[in-house]
Formats: sequence, C-alpha cells, structure tokens
Amino acid sequence: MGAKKITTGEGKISSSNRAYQMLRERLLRFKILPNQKINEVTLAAELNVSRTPLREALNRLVAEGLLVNRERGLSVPDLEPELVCELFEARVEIECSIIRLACERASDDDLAEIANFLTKSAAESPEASTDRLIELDIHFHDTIAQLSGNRVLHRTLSNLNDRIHLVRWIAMEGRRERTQSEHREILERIRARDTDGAVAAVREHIIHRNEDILSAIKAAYGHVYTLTA
Amino acid sequence: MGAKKITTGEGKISSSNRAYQMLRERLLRFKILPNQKINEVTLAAELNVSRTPLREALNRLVAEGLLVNRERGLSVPDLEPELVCELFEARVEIECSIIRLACERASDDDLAEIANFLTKSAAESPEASTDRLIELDIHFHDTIAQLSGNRVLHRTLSNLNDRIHLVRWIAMEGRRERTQSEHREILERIRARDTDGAVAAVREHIIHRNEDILSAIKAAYGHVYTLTA
DNA sequence: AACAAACCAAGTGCATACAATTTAGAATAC
DNA sequence: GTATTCTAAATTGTATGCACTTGGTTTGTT
Repeated sequence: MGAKKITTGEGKISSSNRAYQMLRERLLRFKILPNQKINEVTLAAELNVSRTPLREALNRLVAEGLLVNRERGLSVPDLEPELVCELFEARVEIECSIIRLACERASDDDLAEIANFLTKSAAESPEASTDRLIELDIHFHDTIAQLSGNRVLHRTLSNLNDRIHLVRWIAMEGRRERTQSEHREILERIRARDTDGAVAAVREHIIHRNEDILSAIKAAYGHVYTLTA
Repeated sequence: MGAKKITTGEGKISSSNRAYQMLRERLLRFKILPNQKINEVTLAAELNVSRTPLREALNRLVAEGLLVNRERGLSVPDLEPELVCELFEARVEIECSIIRLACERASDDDLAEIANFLTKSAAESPEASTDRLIELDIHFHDTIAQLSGNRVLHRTLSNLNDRIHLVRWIAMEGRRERTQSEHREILERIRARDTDGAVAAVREHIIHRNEDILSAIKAAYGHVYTLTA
C-alpha cells in the first residue's frame, strides 16, 4: 500500500517523464508561483533535461490543467476563485457518482479492507504531518473510486484533485479530526448499502460552501507567498 | 529538400495546433485504425509538419485519451467494450450533474433560446445527414453544459464525448426521431425546474444499457472495417 | 526633456541532426 | 528446409541549431 515505485527497472525512466514528475510535484505544492511565466531554458537547465523533453512534460501538464497557455508562453494558473469553486463543485458531483456506484459494486471484503485502513490511519493521525494526512485522505477516496469500477470517473477525479491539491492541503489543517470521523461515516453507509446516506455524507464531507472555499483560497495564497519570503 | 515554406505571415495557427486539429478529426472518425501503430515520420510527412510539432499534437491527444501509449509508440485505443461502457456510464453521471445544475441556474431566456434551436433543428432533421444530426445533438448538450455554469464539468463532458464519438455516431442511426423528442422532453423539464424529471429524462436519453452499447460497438467495428475495404 | 527610431537580447516554435534501441532481412550453417 | 546470427534499416527519444517575434534600451532629433 501507499506510494509505489512505478519504474520497472532502475533509472530507465525517460527524460520527459522525469521532467513531468518533478514538475508535477512542484506544481501541486505551488513551488512555482501563479502568473509567473515559465522560462523553458532556465527550467530545462534546472531539471537537467533539454528543451524537447521538457516541452513534452509541459504540454502534458497543460492538458491536465496544471499549467495554462498564456498569450506568450506558459504559466501556473492563478487560484481564480470562480474556477476553484467550480473545481470543488465538480469534485463533489463526481465523488457522489462514484459513491453511488461503489455502493452497488464494492464487495464486503474490499470494504472491510478500507475499514482496516481507516483504523490504522486513525492510530497514526494525531501526530501525522499535514502531508501525511493528505496522503491518507487521498488514499481513502482513491480506493473507493477504484471500487466504483469506473476507471473514467476515477481518473477524472484524480485530475480534479491534482488541480485543487494546495487548497485541499490548506483546508485539511482546520479539519484534522473531522476528516477521520467523516471517512468512517461514509464507509459505514456504504457498507450498509445506504446509497442516499453515503452520498449525503460525501456531500457534507467535501467543502462545498463557497465561503469556506474562498477562505481556504485566501489561506493558500498566504501560504504560498510566505513560502517565498 | 530545401523548399521550406515558412508561412508565419498568413495563417496564424501554429503547426502543432494544425497537426492536432487534423489528427483529432481523423481520430473521431476512426480514419486511423485501432491497434495500428502510429509512425511519426510518415504521419509528419502526411500532415506537412515536422516531427516536433507532430509529437506535441500526439502527446496532447494521449492526454485526452484519444491515443494510448503502447509498449513502443502510440496507437489508437481499441473499442474495448469494458472501457466504452465505463465511458458511457461516466457520461450519464456527468450529464446528470450538469442537468441538475442547469435546472438551478439557467435563465428562462437561455432556455427559450434552446427551445428555438430545437424547433429549427427539428425542421431540418428529416433530411439531415448523420454527421449533421450529431452536430445538432452535440450542440444541444453543449449548450446545456454551458448553462450549468460549471466549466470543469463541461470540459470533462466534451472530452468524454470525443472519446465515444464514433459509437455515438453509429447509435444515432437507429434513433433519429427519438433524439428530437427526447431533447424536447429534457428541455421542458428544465424549463419547469423539475430537476428529478429532467435527470430521469437524461438518464433515459443516453444509451445506458450495456447490451445497447455493445451492439453499437459491434456496428461501429463493422463501419470502421468496411470503410477501409 | 520628450519622443521617435533603430538596434539588441531573450525567448518561443520549429526543423533537423544525433544516439540508442529495436526490427527486418539476408546469408550461412546445420 | 529450418534455424541462427550478423548486418542494415528503421524508429523513437533527445539535443541542438535556426528563424522569427517581442520587449526593452539606447541613441538621435527637435
């Protein structure tokens, strides 16, 4: 469980993939500031690849919405509140669909395994870092998405989650305990095959009030700009 | 070998975008066969671009799911029944979310405009080509997606639709008249702000029974392989 | 001093050259 | 006739070079 290495051999990963992964990492954590133009030559030097594979990585990130094509060159998309709200709204909708499907399709065994996971993560969560908490949170939602049996929705959700990663990370701070119990609640509803209850629990779980999202965005900006100072 | 045409003057569109659009067109219509490896040099010559912008286009199409990364090189994804069913399922879910949001947010004026559009398309539909019918169908769903006010869901839906374009095209054949009346039904439910009714109508409208999807896939295969013969 | 014109530097998009690996084919041995 | 090995072509991934655009700076003119 947890993070696995994707490489089959060792060091056989292509330059463009390396560039992609390094960049994605930076972008999720907003190590590159919004509205700051990306300079291909500097970045290529920084990542130790040439411009060609770097550009492949950049294009991929554009397709995923982690970068945007400004008038001249690329840059990190701003945390435009409108769009972030739409991202969260989309996330709620897709998670609800996933939960509904998972209610129909997940096996009791699979669900028991998730219950087990929740118990273990509850044990370590009090002293866990926010990074770790997010990791656990993502794993929970990800597992359920797998159990929905729909790879398309699963993948879509993963992409959305990437795009709101920072805001989600920030929001996690104020919800350390809530998260745990809400996960448990969602799981138990699924186990009881209480579809409507599970959906309601998910809707409640994901921040959906615009004011909550907006304040998380503000906090995120604070976080980003104090990082650089 | 010289004879370069550096035409930055006239068409402002970049080579990679041209390549992307031409390729997307071909892929939607399955002009390139599934499981057939894509040869970069041949294709580049065919499209009159060099490999670099071609590869940018190809990568973008991979990110969109219109191409897949096989062991060595790219190819058109097969119409794997499992996946196609999941795509349709995802489409249903997302359309339903969109309809719900549109019920809340669409203005009466916007809806009246759609009604107008439906009337006009009903007039031309009896003698319209399947291509034209699909165009009208897409426009209807697309407009509602805009009225949902959620660009993320809208874009996701568009992507899904691209990926099932051929199957949808095939399925359209057997549903020429149904489509019209079902669109009208959906619209009227939205206008009446009957959310549940509208959602139900959409669920009924999109083919969702696996057997229907499977037979459409079969027909699609027939279509693709008679095209080439 | 203000403004215009011309030049310069940087940066992107594209083409091509190069490297490494795979694949096809031919020749030879059995 | 079949299998095997060696060689050559082909194909992808990466690097580099070139052209064109743009934004800024400097210089010249009033």
